[in-house]
Amino acid sequence: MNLSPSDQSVHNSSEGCLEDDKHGVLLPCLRRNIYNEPLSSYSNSSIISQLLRKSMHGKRALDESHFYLPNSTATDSGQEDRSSVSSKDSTAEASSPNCHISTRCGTEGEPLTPDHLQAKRARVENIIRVMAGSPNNRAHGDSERPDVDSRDPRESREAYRENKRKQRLPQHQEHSIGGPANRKAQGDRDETNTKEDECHKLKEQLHSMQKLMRQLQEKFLQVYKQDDADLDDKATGTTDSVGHLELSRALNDCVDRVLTKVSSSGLDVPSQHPTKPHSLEYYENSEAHQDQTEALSLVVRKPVTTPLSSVTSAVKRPYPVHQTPFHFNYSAPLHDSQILEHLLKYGPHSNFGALHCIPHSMDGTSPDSVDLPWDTIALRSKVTPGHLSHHPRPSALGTVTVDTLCLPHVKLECGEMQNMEGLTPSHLKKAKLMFFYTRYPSSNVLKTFFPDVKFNRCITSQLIKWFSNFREFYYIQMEKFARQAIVDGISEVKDITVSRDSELFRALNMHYNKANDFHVPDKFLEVAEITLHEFYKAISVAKDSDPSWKKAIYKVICKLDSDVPDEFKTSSYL
DNA sequence: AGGGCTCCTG
DNA sequence: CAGGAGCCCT
Repeated sequence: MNLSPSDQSVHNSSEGCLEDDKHGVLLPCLRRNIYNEPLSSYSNSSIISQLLRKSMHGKRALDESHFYLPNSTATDSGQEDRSSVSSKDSTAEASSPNCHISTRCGTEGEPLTPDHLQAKRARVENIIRVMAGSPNNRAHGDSERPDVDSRDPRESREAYRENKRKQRLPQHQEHSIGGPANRKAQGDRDETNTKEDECHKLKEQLHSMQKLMRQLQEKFLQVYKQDDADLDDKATGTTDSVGHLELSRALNDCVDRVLTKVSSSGLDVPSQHPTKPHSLEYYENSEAHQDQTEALSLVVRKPVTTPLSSVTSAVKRPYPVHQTPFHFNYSAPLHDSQILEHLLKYGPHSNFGALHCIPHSMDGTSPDSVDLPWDTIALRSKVTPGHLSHHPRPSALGTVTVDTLCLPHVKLECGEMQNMEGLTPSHLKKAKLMFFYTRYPSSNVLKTFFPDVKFNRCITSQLIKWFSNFREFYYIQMEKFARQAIVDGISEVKDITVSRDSELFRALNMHYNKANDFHVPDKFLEVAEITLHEFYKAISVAKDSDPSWKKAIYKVICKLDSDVPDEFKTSSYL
């Protein structure tokens, strides 16, 4: 059915709050949900009490179920509603005595439109507000839960603050609790005891959840405040944002379920679209409106195992702050209160078993993710595909592991070690001179002869790479001169020698001893001559047709290493 | 899986 | 000389 003007008014005002949220005023909206107006403003019994009364005294007239919530009540406005109430004017609303519980126009079966969501949210907010705040709550048989309304001073201050704030903000929580079910209650005068029991149970459940929700809200606010303090701490923000979302989601789900139960039980919760707290609605709307729910689930950002493509996409993700997308998959069985209690007990990051939180971005607080906390972005070019390929892409249900966050650090470490306390040009020169003695130094030899180097995998690899490069040049020269000898018509291996006057030696010396300030050991000349012979012989018999023909030569040469003089062990050798 | 090596490329 | 790919070995 069409919405009456007042409906639209209410809904629009609700959207106004969402708009606020979208501009970062999420917290005020949230606070208003929980702490809302002065509780004393609700002079009537709680909605639950009304519902129960109605259930127990089903024979009464429909008027009995009308509510008058002086300060903040508005009507969900059905056809019979009075003229629209300016939701922006809380004073007008507060003074309006015409806030009847009205029939909710044909909500059943209607698609879940944003308007419906707004209305739904408003209704739940109203319920929660009344339940949480009304001093009459206790007067209506809540004495068995004396702790329900116990609040600490801080909460009172918040409530006061929010009340002040609310006076300046549009009102959108004013919704009746009536609706189709209300009318049904009017016609259905034969309520059974079973239904009463159910009502009682629901009532208790709602009260219990109200308490839990209040605690959750407190936690939420605490975390939120911490966020403000740690705004620069991306990692912390990240974690807390997820926590926010988890809490909100759990809250949202619980409210949904309870209200659904209430609604389906025939009680006068008007809509089948249970209202949700603003914060929750905000997140949901954000997801829906941006059509990114699915895509986000694939962009789980965690461990240093994140593929480059994943990181890239995360960087481009246009999430506004506090809009961290995530999926909160909880399968049915868990009781609503259990979820809430679990959240309270173990925190939002605990494992629910059936409850999975799937953050879509590593640092939720920085949706752009352009400013990835760790040096991921800056070092991306240093992250080799090979490394990344070894890291499995996080699955939809997977969580980002710490590993993912570490790979860049490893690379960073390499770079830093190299530039700072790592290998220096002096080390390179020393390594070259060592090559005159050993072509295949072991890692232990390297560590022994570079005592001033703080070894790690990177340093070791780099040193090994150096000697690999030395060998490469060495063998290239050998092959070149061997071929030259063949071209020159040298037929006998014995005719090939390597002396300090040889072209080959000069080339090698120029490469490893450029300054020529080091006396190359004779042994090196011998090894060089042997190597040249090996190449000459191999090429002479056309062994070079075999792709791996050099391997045999390498095998011979590697055995010709000699000990490096102890003088090389001192770091001040050069 | 990781280290070490060769080979290729820049 | 470094980076990367690919191979082999352990």
